[in-house]
Amino acid sequence: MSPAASSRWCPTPEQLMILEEMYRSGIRTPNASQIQLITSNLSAYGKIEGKNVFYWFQNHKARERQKLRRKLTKQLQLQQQLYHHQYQHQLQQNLPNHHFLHYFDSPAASPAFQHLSYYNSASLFPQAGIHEDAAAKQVMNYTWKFDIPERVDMDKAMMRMNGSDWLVMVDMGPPLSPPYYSTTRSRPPLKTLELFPVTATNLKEECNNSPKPLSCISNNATPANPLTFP
Amino acid sequence: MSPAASSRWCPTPEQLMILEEMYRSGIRTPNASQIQLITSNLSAYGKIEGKNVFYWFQNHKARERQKLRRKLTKQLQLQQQLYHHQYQHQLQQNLPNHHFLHYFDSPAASPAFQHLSYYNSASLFPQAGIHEDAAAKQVMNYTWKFDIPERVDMDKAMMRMNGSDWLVMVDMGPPLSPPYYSTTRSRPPLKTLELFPVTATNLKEECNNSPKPLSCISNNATPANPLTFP
DNA sequence: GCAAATTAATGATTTATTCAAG
DNA sequence: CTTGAATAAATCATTAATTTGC
Repeated sequence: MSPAASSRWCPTPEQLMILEEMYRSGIRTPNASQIQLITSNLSAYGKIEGKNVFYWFQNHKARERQKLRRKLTKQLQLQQQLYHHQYQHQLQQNLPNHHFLHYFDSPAASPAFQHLSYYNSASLFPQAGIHEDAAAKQVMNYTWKFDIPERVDMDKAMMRMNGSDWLVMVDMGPPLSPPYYSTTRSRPPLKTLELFPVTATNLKEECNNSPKPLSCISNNATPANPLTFP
Repeated sequence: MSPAASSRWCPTPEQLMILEEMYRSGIRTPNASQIQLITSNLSAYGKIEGKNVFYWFQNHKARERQKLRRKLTKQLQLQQQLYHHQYQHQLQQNLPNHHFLHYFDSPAASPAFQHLSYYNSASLFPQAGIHEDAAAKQVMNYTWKFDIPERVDMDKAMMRMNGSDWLVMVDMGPPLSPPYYSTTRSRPPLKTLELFPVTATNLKEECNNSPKPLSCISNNATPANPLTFP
């Protein structure tokens, strides 16, 4: 029988690697054309669809942001602990509170990020090689297929819309002869695609324990899933 | 010159009427095929695309829900006012507090909805003629075009997916000869489509003023948008 | 070792927010 | 102010890791 065709896409290591490489290179929200390209390239390494690529970037972006947020709030907590400790110390010794932030490795980790506004907190994290640019809002149309209306950010490779019609044709190649370039298609060898400014890394972390900064450090050291109901 | 092709869809009255009719008839989240059908039918009354239909239902559903929520919370507030007034009164007169809810016109308007849980608040509002059924979760795939994977809820009218390919072709007709049935296409005459169970009306209203129920009654009697910042 | 039971990751959907045209 | 469009957040759901008892 067929391998029951897993109900969801399971990226191959190569696919994953390439996707992550692209992400690292700055791609965050590929537009329809880009998704097409990426998909067709990745299809050399296994079954894949445009929506998989779309979702992957969506999820990856969101979860990276999430990780960052968590890290930040944790740092904030530590910081505040430190601060308070140091403060106490200073109270006792009357020392100036210079540079007590050297612990942190990121320029973003500053006490100023107490209440990160939901939006418009752009370019907070000038991480090496990644240009987070809030201005270029890269309005694209995932949601509605390759019905690219007028804005075409990329060289409109691979297809053209004509008028009010939709016509989308993506040949993924047969699921059988998958790996390592079927060489039959005109398939540009994935030159990292075009880089482009991406939307900003907006931050907002909910401190699950308490809004009060210091009491935020909980004592549940176990990484247990908080959502499981026995 | 061309009429600059308005950057967004502007539904004609007929289109709007039909859409609202469909909504009233219970359609909430039409699947790809249904969207196709609806679109192609509505295109008889003016320029329209699938995404317009999609967005319209999306937005309309959300905003109806929103209206309901607002109405509900307002009723809750009134209720609590009433309750407290009555309560005071009862304290003074020692009366039993029977049926003080007759004011409200909806079975949903009961004090039990103090803290509507985010999810699973299904079938709270058996509004006449509309079947809100949480169970039928109508998992569909808007987001990714007419790339209907396997679940086909409707008679797969109008097109067929084959294998791993996408092939979507929607002829909207040239923008010039639009209205009133071009008769060239096989276009079923819109027999209200198939009705189907839709996702539940989930409720969650943020009381912008305060989480405390009673202090929630603001003095802005105007139905102004609570999100506008002057 | 291994298979059921848990837990963690992450693909896929749905809902809420936000932007901005008109 | 209304609402079409777009994006982000929250959630659901399935798969992979991992643990646990045998």
